Amino acid sequence: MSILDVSGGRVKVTTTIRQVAAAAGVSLATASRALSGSPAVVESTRKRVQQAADDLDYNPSRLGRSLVTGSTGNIGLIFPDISNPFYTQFLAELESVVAARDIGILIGDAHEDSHREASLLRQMVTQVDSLVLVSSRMTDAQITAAAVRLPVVLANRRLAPGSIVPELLSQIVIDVEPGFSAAVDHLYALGHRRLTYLDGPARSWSAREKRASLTRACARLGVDLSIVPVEKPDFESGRQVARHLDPNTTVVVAFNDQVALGVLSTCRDRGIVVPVNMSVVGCDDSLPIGLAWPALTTIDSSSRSLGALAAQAVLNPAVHRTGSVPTRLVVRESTGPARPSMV
Amino acid sequence: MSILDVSGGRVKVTTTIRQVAAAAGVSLATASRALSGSPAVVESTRKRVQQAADDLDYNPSRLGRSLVTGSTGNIGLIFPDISNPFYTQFLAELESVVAARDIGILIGDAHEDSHREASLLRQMVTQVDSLVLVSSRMTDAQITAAAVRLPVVLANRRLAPGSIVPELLSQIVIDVEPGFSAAVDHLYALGHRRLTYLDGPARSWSAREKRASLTRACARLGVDLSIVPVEKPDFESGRQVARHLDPNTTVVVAFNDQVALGVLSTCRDRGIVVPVNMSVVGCDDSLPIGLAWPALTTIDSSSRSLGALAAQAVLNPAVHRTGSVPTRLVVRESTGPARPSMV
DNA sequence: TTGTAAGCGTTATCAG
DNA sequence: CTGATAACGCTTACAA
Repeated sequence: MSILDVSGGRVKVTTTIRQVAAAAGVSLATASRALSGSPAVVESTRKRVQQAADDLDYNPSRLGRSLVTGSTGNIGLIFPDISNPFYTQFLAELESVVAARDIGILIGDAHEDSHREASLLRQMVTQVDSLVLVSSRMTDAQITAAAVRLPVVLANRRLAPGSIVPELLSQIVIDVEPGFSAAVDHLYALGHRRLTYLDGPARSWSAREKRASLTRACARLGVDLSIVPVEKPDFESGRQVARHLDPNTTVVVAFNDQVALGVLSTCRDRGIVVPVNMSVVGCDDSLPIGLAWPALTTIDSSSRSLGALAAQAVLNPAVHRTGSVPTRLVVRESTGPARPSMV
Repeated sequence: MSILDVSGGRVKVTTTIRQVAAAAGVSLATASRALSGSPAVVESTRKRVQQAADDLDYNPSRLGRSLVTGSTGNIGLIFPDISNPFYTQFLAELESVVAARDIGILIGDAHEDSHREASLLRQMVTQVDSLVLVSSRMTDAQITAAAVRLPVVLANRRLAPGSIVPELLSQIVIDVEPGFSAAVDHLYALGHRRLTYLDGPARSWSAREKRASLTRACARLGVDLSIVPVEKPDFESGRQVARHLDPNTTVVVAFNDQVALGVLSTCRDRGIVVPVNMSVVGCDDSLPIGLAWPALTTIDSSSRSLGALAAQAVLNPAVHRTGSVPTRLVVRESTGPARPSMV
């Protein structure tokens, strides 16, 4: 009694619970109960139904189930750029914990565009149980509106304090303050009195946070800070921007490790020796050890940890309303003392 | 007349097409037609319905729609390891083309495990229109079974020629032959007569392909080939394995660029100068230029191109039954002449 | 312990 | 052109 439906040269055989019930000689309801392990079904019939299901290679339709139960077993994940390892690692970590719970993951790449992000959100909202927005570029209002409809975990972004319903969503952030503060201390101790910051995306919350922390730390110690925008926070842009730096630059702090790597690459090309003639500090510690050469001094702000926290928030929205990943400075070989003439 | 459903402190407001219809004073059916742009509805009512939908912020449920139409608007994507840039880039490319068609993407990381892969497949099969299996570790039989149920695009893998229903699925592969052949020619011309290959995952089809191509090319020229297994095709494993190479090794060809980078890193640590004392060849060309130092001679086999082809196969399953991405050797600075004593 | 029937949100088939 | 009504596959009261 299988439904045969020829489409595109393919014979579509989908076993429904109806067929299982028929094969086992029970009603629809009993089949459903038996398969979902309800206690209100005697072992003998339960076996029989299971047998029929196995024989027919029955696979319950998530669609049908979702429609009636109101929960889909999927979560949605939206980030600004899947090519960026920061997000890939976040994703990898999140995946490994939610997949263990048999939860499906719908992903969307907003390409740094808030319109695209909103459109992805619309697409997902009817087929996921909750939504993880990573480094969202949408407005507070848009995010809040989404959070009214379904549980939202906001990662690497925090709503303005005045927001109306902060209780509705979880906010997981990286606390960049200690790391950036320590970085400036470190550079100051090495004798540096001025530094150049290669800034992140204009619309990014975390970019603003990093800039603010750095600005505070520099002000505190009287270090001269110049901020240079970078088109895209990736290796190539870092490489480009490094070519046009003020020739007197001796210290570069980068928005992330990718950009820092780009700077290292340009330095190598130009015979500028790191850390003798130039000190470089990255951020994220997203790179395997040994990839950067010389080894990169960086502000550890693991996106994996962020992913792990976000995963907890997804699984237990009631508890993990807020969380933050601490940062710390990891000193390696890309920072060195200021040359006497520069002090 | 909105359905209010308090759950977890959240007021769940979902507008259904029923409410839109009521608000516009038309029947369910008319509302559906109006919103889906059916010609069989007069402009005046059509406007009215649209207005009501906008007012109520109506967002059609993909679940309900899918159930009745039989198509979900989603595709599923399963690969062995999301941390691997090869797959990330594949994903990025695929995403950018299918997302433009407003198609959702469900991803699954099989963690190199065929059981996990099969389980992901079961989860997805009822909620996607077609499936992309990248570097699948499942058996031909399992893959074929899946292809009977729904359109499958097999990427970076090819079924054994004897397979019963090869017409049922699309197969997109990388043709490694020309690239590896050229690499051996190149090394031979530089005077090398022996080389070491750092092999990929045992269960991987593409790893077997690469090994076979290399073996053929070496046999053709009478080059001595020794094959060394690598635990995982990543930077760290490459770094490890390079530490335990035969000290006489002068040429290393790696399964992918990540492993090759690891080798470069170890060489740097040990003062082995590339390409003077050691020649290194990667595969994939997945790295931004400048990341590797010295610049890596590699076999270009772009995973982005693979993703683009897979995307076409997904969108047009009838036409793109098969496709292959050509490879070629890109000579940079990590390969050099054999030292006279070695010839 | 099992069966009947309602309904999740939508589209599609019929009549009108 | 529009409106009832029947699906789609499933779970879950409510009855038996």
